[in-house]
Amino acid sequence: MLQLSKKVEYALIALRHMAMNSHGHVFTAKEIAVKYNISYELLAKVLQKLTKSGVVVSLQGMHGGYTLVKRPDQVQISYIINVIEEEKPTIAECYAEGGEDCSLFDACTIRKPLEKVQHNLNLLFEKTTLEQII
Amino acid sequence: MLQLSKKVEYALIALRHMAMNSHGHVFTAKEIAVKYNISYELLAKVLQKLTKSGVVVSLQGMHGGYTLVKRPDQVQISYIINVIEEEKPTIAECYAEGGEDCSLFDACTIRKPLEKVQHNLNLLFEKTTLEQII
DNA sequence: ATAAATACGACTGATCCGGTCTTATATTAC
DNA sequence: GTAATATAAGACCGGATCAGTCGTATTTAT
Repeated sequence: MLQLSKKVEYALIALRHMAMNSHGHVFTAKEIAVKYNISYELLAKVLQKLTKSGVVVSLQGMHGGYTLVKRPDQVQISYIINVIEEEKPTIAECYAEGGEDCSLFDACTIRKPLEKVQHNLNLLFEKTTLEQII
Repeated sequence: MLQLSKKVEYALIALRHMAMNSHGHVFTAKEIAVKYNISYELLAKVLQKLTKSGVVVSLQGMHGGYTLVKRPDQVQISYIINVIEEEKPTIAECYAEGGEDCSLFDACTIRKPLEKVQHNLNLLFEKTTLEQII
């Protein structure tokens, strides 16, 4: 209930791992997976998404891997979630992309008042950056 | 992602409905279900949980139904979630009951720092009461 | 050429969740 | 005392989601 997905957790763990160590260092998906006892394949996919979104940069081939290229204080948790889930974190369908087709939409009486809660949740995830979890 | 369940939404809609109208009035599950286009059986189960937890009182038999018996400003959203889901709203397994057996638990490096986010989420749902959604 | 790494899509098994159905019980109206 | 109307509660089902796996292609250093 209300929980972040494993993928997001793995992203945060991996990014934290990179942020902890010297900038410019290259980490392989495998070494991170082993270190934290995580499914290698799943972590790899997560890192690929982070690559596409520009949070890390990947080097292919032997001696390849991933490097963090953003300052930890510039990486918001909300952004990570957005990248991995491909949608914003919302407390109800109606606040998401295309939320108008929630079955309740027309009769819904709590959408307006809960907007404030959604807004505060947004703020919470926006103000929390990678730096805070180092 | 991070969304409240339909059951919680239905609870909030129903409770709001009751809170809007005069105190002491008895509402049937059916009339609420019809009014908001909600599955009657599901709503009924939700109301039964709210009855067990003392938020509403039920009257069985003909002319029966449910009555709100708590002041709207005394009913926290966090409490409703807790009652309906039978667990606290958490952003990760480790913050829930028996969270120690998350597969990541020992190697997890983000539990401690994310505690603050979890705490803020708790505050958010605690400070939001039924009154705010009327 | 080979080894080691990322890239990416397809597949699977388990779990969860919204919704339904059925039966029992309580209360009122007649 | 029977019928009608309500709550109470448990079992069941189908679809969706998700964590995790597998297979294959591609890139690059040695």
